[in-house]
Amino acid sequence: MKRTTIKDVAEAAGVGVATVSRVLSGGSASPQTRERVLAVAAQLDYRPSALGRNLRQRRTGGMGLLLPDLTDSFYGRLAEGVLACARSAGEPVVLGSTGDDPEQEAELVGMLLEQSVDRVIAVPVGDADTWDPAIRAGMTVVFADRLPPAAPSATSTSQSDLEALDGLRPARAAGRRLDLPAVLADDRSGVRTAVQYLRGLGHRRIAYLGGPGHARRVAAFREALEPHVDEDLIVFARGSRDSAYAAASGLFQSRPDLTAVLAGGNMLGEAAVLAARELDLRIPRDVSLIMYDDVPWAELCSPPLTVIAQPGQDIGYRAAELVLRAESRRPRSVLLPTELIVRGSCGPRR
Amino acid sequence: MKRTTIKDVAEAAGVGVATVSRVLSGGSASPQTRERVLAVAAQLDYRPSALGRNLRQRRTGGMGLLLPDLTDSFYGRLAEGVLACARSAGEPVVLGSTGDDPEQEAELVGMLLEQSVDRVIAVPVGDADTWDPAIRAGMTVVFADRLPPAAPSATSTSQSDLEALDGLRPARAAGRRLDLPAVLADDRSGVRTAVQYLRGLGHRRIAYLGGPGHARRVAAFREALEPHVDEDLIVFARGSRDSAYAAASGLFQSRPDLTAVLAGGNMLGEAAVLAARELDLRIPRDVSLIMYDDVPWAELCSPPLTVIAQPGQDIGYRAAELVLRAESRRPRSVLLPTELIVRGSCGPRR
DNA sequence: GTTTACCTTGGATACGTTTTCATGCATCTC
DNA sequence: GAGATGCATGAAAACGTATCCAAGGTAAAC
Repeated sequence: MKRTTIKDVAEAAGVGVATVSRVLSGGSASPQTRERVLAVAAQLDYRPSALGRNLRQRRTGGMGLLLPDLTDSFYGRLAEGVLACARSAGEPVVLGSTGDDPEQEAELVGMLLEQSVDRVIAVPVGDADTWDPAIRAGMTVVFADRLPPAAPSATSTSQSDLEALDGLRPARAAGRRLDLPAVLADDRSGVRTAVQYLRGLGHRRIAYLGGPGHARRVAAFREALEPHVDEDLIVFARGSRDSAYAAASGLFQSRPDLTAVLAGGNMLGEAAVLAARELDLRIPRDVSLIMYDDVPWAELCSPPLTVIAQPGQDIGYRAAELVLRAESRRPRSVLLPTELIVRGSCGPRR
Repeated sequence: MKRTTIKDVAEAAGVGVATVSRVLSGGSASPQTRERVLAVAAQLDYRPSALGRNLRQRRTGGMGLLLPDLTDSFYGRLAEGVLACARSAGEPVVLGSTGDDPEQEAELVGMLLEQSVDRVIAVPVGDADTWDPAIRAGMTVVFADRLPPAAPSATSTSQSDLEALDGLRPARAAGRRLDLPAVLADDRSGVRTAVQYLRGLGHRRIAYLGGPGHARRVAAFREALEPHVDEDLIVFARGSRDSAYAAASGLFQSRPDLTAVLAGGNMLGEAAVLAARELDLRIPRDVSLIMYDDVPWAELCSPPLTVIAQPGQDIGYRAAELVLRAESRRPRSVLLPTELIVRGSCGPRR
């Protein structure tokens, strides 16, 4: 069974293919031909093939979406936001999961390049250097939730970290400036609020339990704690659940004197609760916990978890908007507000 | 900046484009030409354009993935499984979220058709009738997690429901047989085990809290309860969290005599816990709860939730395998085992 | 030594669309 | 009325690839 092509429509309507194409893409045509073409197209149930169009225009429509892990419900929400925007624009979304691994990310970018998908929204893992080839190839990239870390060859990491903090000077690679648009949660404000809340409860030895891509949050954490930053209380896990658990458990064991933890993601929060339970640390009596990201189960946990809520779906939606409108407007970065939701996982310092 | 094409490679290597194409697609070629072509291709950093290939072959590579809701971590796991398989095959995945809405599903199928994506793995919402056009258009469809309900015009719904129970006679539409492959969890066994466990604890009035696409689970539930099925204890929610909460709350209020609930999904379980708490019903003292799907937070909940675990990731992976191998082998349906994980949310009947 | 068979190779074609360009016709301007 | 302006229209040329086919060459078979 052959697919009906634009040629079939043209023949059936007694016009040339060019006319059909024009009518269907909103070009100019006389009212009567337009009507006839539309009628015939509808009757033949004609759907233009994206293949032909893509080849002609040398670009695939739609956008790529690169996420670290769909198991993490925050990224699930982000994805739903992107999909919602894409759907209303009628554009397809090709999805890739990087597992927070720069190599896989690079591979996926390569795949998108091969597919001529020239619009990407990504939660980046790799260096600014990693992303440079994509940009040079003409991709429109919008980062979400994070910025790519400065390239390792950068002269002053802390410098660019601090600059990145405001979210408007996104990414500087060694010398070369990327300056790509991004949609981020306001980590500076979020972390500051959380830390101030904990300090108000009397906590002094506050730990940060972080994951990949938490450079901005950690910088904000340091800033909020100035000048009493205890580097040993800043701990990192890799992307996986196991690694998160190991990091949390290790933290509690190596520093039994800590009284509060800020977990930089919901998997990390989960790990902290689990590790604390395993070590017979009571929340919030022995240790207070604030978790990044408000997930539905935070309320079901016992005690219910105090969280920093981020608008995951909005982040996705806005990012998709940016990447779609990039042709017309030059996109500017967006900073979305966070909110501290106080539940029951923080108490006064013992 | 122009993209390097196969023509450039051919010229640089001093051969015809056909030869380059053959070398790169694994066709036959003499060792020396093969080597030269590969060297030149590597040096020019040539990547074949998927656009040209797709148009020529009149099909887009990769596969479509249609899920109800990425916010639900079960579907997140399923997606990760699909992505893992797709990645190892080097194939792109285009994602769509149906929101458990048949209309959106149909729209997304249309989009895939337009993109000439001829392989789809779907958690279906729409009728068998909905899927018929896709099949007729030559799509290779593999269902995951669910089967499409029988078309409304079917003469005997219960008949096809029962047949569908074994998971090997997937889908029957009115008269026309779909008979599409699917990867499913063994709901019959899962539900039976759960119900027997609850009955063993003395429960008699057991409710089922269901969602869209739970036909098979409900059928299994009825079967396990035979002959004492109380239809009022079978309640359905739509896909959303709000709807799940409303259904759970309504169930508890309308039937205060029930002593156990089987929640057919993790959002439904969440809703049940929340609703019970709101109504001052203690779990498991006042009401026992078994939740479908083992999510990480089930352990964090208080009490920890007894669950029926499904291998979400495996389901996705196997489905992707099936849809990719469909060309060579005619795919057969797969039934994966479930496991009852006993934690603390079930107690003896009061 | 001749025929046969096989392997390698490159030219040409087709995939379905958009877009450029030239043509024809009608309307407007002076 | 002659020229200019505008619009609708269709033929044709890309876009980058895979594949068909014919041609050439080499090795095997007799």
